[in-house]
Amino acid sequence: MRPDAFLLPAINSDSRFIAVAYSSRSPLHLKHIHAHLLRHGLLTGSSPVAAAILAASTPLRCIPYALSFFHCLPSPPSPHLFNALIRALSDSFLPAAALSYLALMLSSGYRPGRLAFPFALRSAAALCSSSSAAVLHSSAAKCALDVDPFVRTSLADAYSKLGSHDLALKVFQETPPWLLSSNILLWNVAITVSCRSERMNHARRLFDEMPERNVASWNSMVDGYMKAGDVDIAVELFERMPEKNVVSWTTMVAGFSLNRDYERALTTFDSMLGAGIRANNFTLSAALASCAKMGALNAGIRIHEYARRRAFREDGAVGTALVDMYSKCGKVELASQIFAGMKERDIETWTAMIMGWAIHGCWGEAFHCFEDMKCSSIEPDGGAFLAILVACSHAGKIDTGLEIFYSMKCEYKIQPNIKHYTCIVDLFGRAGRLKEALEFLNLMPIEPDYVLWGALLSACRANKNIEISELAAEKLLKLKPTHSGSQVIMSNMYAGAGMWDGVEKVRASLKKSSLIKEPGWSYIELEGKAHHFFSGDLSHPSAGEIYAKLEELVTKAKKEGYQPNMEWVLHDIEEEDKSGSLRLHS
DNA sequence: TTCGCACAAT
Repeated sequence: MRPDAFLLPAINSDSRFIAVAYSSRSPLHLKHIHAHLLRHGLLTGSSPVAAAILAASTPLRCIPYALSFFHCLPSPPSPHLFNALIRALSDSFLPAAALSYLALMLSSGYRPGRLAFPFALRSAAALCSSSSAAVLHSSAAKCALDVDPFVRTSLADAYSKLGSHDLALKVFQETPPWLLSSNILLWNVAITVSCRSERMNHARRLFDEMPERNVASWNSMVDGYMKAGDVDIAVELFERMPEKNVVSWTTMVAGFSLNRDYERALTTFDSMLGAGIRANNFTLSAALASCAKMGALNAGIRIHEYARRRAFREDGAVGTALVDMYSKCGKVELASQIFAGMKERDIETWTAMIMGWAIHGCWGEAFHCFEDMKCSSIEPDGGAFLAILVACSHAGKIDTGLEIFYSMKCEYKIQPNIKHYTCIVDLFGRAGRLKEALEFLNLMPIEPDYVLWGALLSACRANKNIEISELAAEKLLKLKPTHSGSQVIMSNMYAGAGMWDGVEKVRASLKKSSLIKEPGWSYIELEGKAHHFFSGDLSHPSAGEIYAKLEELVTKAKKEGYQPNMEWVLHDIEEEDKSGSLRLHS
């Protein structure tokens, strides 16, 4: 494109150049303005147009150009230009450079103005550098700039992001009332900090006390209650909100999902679209995660279609959520197609794909994926190791699994957590090597939790090992007394081995503790509606037809040689009923 | 032109 096609004010007017710079849609536009200014000798290090070009480069994310622009100015850059560059860098992949340019600015004899601090603090937070934040805090205080509302808010925000909740609240509390009353954002930061440090009562007090609230104040509270598990209060606040934006809706979708109410997450997503609010990347990722968690393939496909219609890039969080959704809904090939089409993959994307192959028992694909990830210079983290270990345990690759597990500690310096250990116990257990599982468990440097004992117990059940299962069940029950499933397993194992006094003992203790085994359930998704089924459930309006069809299928299956495995059903039910309770569930 | 709230793998 020729530059003249879209710009070139006829007169030498800064304000028109500035307007054109801000309306630029690509770095190329900025370069044209740049060239024009150079050609006519209009560019200096202190011209407002120069600052505008740098400022306009921030949303275009062209850091290399911004840097070369800055360094090729015909005269020394003004503080204004330093600020613009620091801002662009603070929001980029090079936050450390923002701090370097702040230092350069100081050594050039400039004092950082009230504009430089917020950007520099944002960089410190992006770098996870508490020490930088502390240095910036004291320099701001020396320049008497820490009373500036923006600087104060940025300080509190940086401390909050760095996890220094108490320091963030201190900044808020030490703010004089006359500064506080007009600064909603500082209140909002204080609310967010209180929520993150699990002080909902404190957050609520601030929320009730603040002189004026905006939509973000409400969103923070709703999010806080959701994260604390207080779904009802979150819903109540959400309904009372005077104004809802896309963040409010996304918070609800993600909140329901976090609290395992996936159906409400999806109906909320639909209500949002119905209210005429457009979904963004955040919303789609949250909604897709709910589909993945409950295996709602059709809902997932619908959301995928929405994303395609609206030309969302299937990258980043949305791409990862799609890979995860298709994998968890049984469509690992589709997941793999999405994965292959993604241009940017981060550790989470790779992990979702490896886990997808792993849970489908595709060992070779999972392993190749793991190796490809390392080749594309992404260091595996704990999550990626967990995924490949799951692949090993599902495929019975004991030696490879152990090798990977030890390389994690020795080569990658990653401390395995309880989930990794559980995976190894599972690895031995599935292969029937229960003694080794137990030995491994006893040598673990961390305390086993009930999930781990549960994995061992399942392995014992599959391998009919009474001795170790007694130990596992005992430990499990001690750690999680409400876990009735382990008792039922024990009862069945005793019965299977003909140890009737064992059965009696478990029965007695079950009765005494009045534990009731939660019934297993499944659901099927039909035309966008989920239908739940419990074992022996007759509540569905079409129950008659459903069971007739089931009967027909089971008869057919029996003719083909199907024999229900009755070992795992409680043993005191009559034979006839036993096979019934198996097929009436799933 | 500067500050806040929501998302993806285990």
